[in-house]
Amino acid sequence: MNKMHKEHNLTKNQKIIFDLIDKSSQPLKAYSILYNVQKKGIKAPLQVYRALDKLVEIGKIHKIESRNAFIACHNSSCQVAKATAFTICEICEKVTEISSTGLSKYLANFKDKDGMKYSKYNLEFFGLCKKCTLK
Amino acid sequence: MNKMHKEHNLTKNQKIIFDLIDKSSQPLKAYSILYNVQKKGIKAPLQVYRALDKLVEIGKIHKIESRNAFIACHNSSCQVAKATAFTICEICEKVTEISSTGLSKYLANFKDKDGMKYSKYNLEFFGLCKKCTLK
DNA sequence: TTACATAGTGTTATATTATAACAACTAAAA
DNA sequence: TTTTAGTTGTTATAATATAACACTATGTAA
Repeated sequence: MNKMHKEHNLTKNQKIIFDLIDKSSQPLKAYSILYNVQKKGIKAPLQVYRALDKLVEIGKIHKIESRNAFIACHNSSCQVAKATAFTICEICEKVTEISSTGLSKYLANFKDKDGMKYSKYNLEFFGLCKKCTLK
Repeated sequence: MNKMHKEHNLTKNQKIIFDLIDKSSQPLKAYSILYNVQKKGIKAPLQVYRALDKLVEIGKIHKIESRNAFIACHNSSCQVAKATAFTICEICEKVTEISSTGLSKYLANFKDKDGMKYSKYNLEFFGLCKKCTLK
C-alpha cells in the first residue's frame, strides 16, 4: 500500500498533486489545487502544502513567488529548486520557465560587493508575452 | 492639514510607514508594521497595505516576495520598482539590495526565446552572508 | 524478524497575509 | 466653485499558510 511513484519516489499525495500541476498550462494556487483533489481524498490544506513543499524541495515544481502559485518544472537540467527564472505576462498571466544557459551561468557566477557567491536564486521577469503584445 | 511630505509627496500614512521601514535594518512585514504604527493612529491592515502598495509603486520601498516583507530602497538609481535584485541570507535573514550596473544591464537586455524583452524583473539570491559564513 | 529511524498522513484549530466594499475627506486643477 | 482623482477610515471577509498531535508506512540495520 502507498506505493512510491516509480520514476521519482513520489508518495500518493505527492503524485496526485504533481500530476494536477503537471497537466495544467498555467500555475496553480494551493487552494485551487485543494478543490481539485478533494474527490481523491485530499481534504485539508496541510496535505496540499506538505506535498507542495516536498515537490518544490526536490525540484519537480517551482513556486512563482509573486503569484503564490506553483508550476511544474519542464527544465530537465534543474534537478533541484536552486536556480529558477521565469517570464510572467502581466495581461494573460502566462508563466514560462526560462532555460537559458547564458543566463544561468551569469547568475550562478554572480558575486556581491563582498565577493560572496550565493547558492540559489529566483528571477521573475514581468511584461507582455508575444501573444498579448500583438493584441 | 495632511501636508504632503516635501521630498516625495508622501501623504501622512505613507510617510509614517515609509519612515518606519526606512529606519529598519531588516525587511518588515505588514502586520509588524501595523503593530508599530498603531500608536500613530493607523489601526487597520488596509491602511498599511494601501500605503505599502503606493510606496512600492513609486519605488520608495521594495517587496521581498519570498519573505512577504518590505525594505526601503537605498539605490538612488531605482526610481521605480521595475528592476530589483537582492541577496538574502538564509541564516540571519539579512537582505541587501544589489546595485550592480553589470547585472542590471544584463537583465534589462535579456530576451526570451521569442526575442521578447520584459519591462520589469525581480531577482532574489539566497545563501549565506559574509558574517554567517564565518561562523 | 525485530527494532529503530525517517518521512509521510489525517485531522482540527489557528496564524498570517491580503482584499472587498462603502462612505467620507482632501488636494489640485479646470 | 465644481470636478476629479486619490487617499482615508472602517468593518468584514477572503486567501494563504502553519502548529500541534496522534498515527502509519517504509527502509535499514542489528
